[in-house]
Amino acid sequence: MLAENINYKDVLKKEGMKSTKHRFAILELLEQSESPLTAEQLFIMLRAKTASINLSTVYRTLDTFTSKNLVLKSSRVDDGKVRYELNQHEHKHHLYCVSCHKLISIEECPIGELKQTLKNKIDFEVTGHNLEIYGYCHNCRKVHNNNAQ
Amino acid sequence: MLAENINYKDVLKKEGMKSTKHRFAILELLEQSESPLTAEQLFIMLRAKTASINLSTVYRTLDTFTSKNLVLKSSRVDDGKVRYELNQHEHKHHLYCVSCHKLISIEECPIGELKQTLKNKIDFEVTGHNLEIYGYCHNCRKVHNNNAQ
DNA sequence: GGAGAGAATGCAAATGGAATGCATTTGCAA
DNA sequence: TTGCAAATGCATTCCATTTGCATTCTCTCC
Ligand SMILES: [Mn+2]
Ligand SMILES: [Mn+2]
Ligand SMILES: [Zn+2]
Ligand SMILES: [Zn+2]
Repeated sequence: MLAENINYKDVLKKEGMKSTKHRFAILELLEQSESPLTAEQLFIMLRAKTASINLSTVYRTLDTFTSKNLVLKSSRVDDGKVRYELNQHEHKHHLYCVSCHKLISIEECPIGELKQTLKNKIDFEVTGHNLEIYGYCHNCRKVHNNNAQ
Repeated sequence: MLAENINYKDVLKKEGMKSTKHRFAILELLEQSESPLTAEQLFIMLRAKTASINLSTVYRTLDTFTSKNLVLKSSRVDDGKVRYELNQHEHKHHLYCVSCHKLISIEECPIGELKQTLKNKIDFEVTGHNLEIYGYCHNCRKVHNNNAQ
């Protein structure tokens, strides 16, 4: 048992889930990843790492994690694929570079005031939100500017 | 030819698209709809209206419209279905009631300041964004409050 | 108005991400 | 250690969307 899995063992137990090597492996990969991963990406990484896991297991595990709120799902119109990331219980959003497809996490969130406005104006009680921002990252802006000269 | 289609005829022509009854019918339905529709929803409505259209045609038409920027695509993690709406060229967002699944359009947008912040802090140039807000609508709040008493 | 060319459509089949039924294995509580 | 429920593997299915190809339709040019 790896040291970094010990805390996850407790987490799983608390949620009434059994501890398995696959689950640890998936949690570990999600933890190390800087951006949300598709089931298939995880599957390929797992094959290289754990050897022998089934894609169904990846999907089922991610579903279970999602239902226990350990993992967050998201989807872009881009490709029809769902992406999964560890729920760090921190509020954040993603910047998506339309040029190099990099995802950048940010902590800024502009919803606060709007939330109050909606409550006052139309009595809508906000419980959550999704914000995705598209544009050009620092690198791609540099490249683009150079080409334009 | 219906009166309301005359302007669309010009729009299609300007985009180099041929004018067909299917395209007019789809544009008309999207125009009348208050919230984004799936290809299948459109298909069913079209069957009732135009009689005889093929689902592939619906998809192909929506794709073409999207590429010409007449139509906007969106997707929620919810069900695996993509939704389409007319591009009204007005900036808006949707409130999604998690209780009654109603979609409410709003014009407020809180991105403005954030845009500048991102430019200054990490040189990210925002070109677009998606914001979806979840919560309880006025009606569902009333019902919920009454039940709780 | 009537060709002719190219675009749009219908139809059937394919694709591909995700879900599922069932037999087998595994984790874990007693 | 044993027994049972949960987890997994494997094959199959599901279902939204896409695609190939034959046919039909639009629109331009005469
Ligand atoms: Mn936020
Ligand atoms: Mn906005
Ligand atoms: Zn970039
Ligand atoms: Zn509601």
